[in-house]
Amino acid sequence: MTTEIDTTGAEQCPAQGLLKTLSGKWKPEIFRLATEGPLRFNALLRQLPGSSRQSLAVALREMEESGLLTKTLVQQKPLHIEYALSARGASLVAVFRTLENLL
Amino acid sequence: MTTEIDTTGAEQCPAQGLLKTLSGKWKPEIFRLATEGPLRFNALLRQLPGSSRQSLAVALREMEESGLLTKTLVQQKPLHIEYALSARGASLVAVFRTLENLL
DNA sequence: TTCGGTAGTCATGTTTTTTTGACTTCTTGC
DNA sequence: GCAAGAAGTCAAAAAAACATGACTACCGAA
Repeated sequence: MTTEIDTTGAEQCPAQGLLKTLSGKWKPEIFRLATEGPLRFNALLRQLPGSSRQSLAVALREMEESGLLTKTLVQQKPLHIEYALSARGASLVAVFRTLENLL
Repeated sequence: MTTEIDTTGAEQCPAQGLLKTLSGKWKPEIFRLATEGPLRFNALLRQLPGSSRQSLAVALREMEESGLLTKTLVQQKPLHIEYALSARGASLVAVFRTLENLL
């Protein structure tokens, strides 16, 4: 591994970045499910047959890092974590609705 | 190869399909370049260092199949093929501009 | 007729992404 | 204390995406 500097990230337009944050086998579906309500890890794993813990963990982490989802520890009965759409994520929903009208 | 039916494409919303048609290493950049004018295969290959004939050929074919680009044989001097934004592709540009304002 | 440019295809190998299965940590209920 | 469910991590294997290099076919100019 030759510590090289990555010059490939010379983004030409902001939309490129967004496409990356929604690229991958499960992210689009995770995003859509998030529009319907908060998500929990194990439930998501069951809702997405064929997926794996690993890829969901990575996808959720990256979507949180990119500001699409928020991760919250819910101080309730079985003490769990909730992934929910952030404000930024919610604003994307509106854009996607526009998209659907266009085709 | 056991001719199985692919049930994984049970698209939940149109945006999913769009994300797929713009997923991959080169499609976003191809799309952006297409907004600046018609594209030609070999020129594109030169404009995208690190890409390959194979992956560009596949990307262009898929983008044409999904209705983002049009493929035209230009009856001129060196008789060549032009890939250009379709009407649908152009309408997407507007959506992406909206997106850029949102972040 | 051979050369250079057009736009690809094909087989192979490498790189990246994803899945699989085992293991971890914390908390609650019994 | 011990099992079960919460949310993961890790290494290894399998699958998918991508690159490389050789090859095809067509056209026009020298």
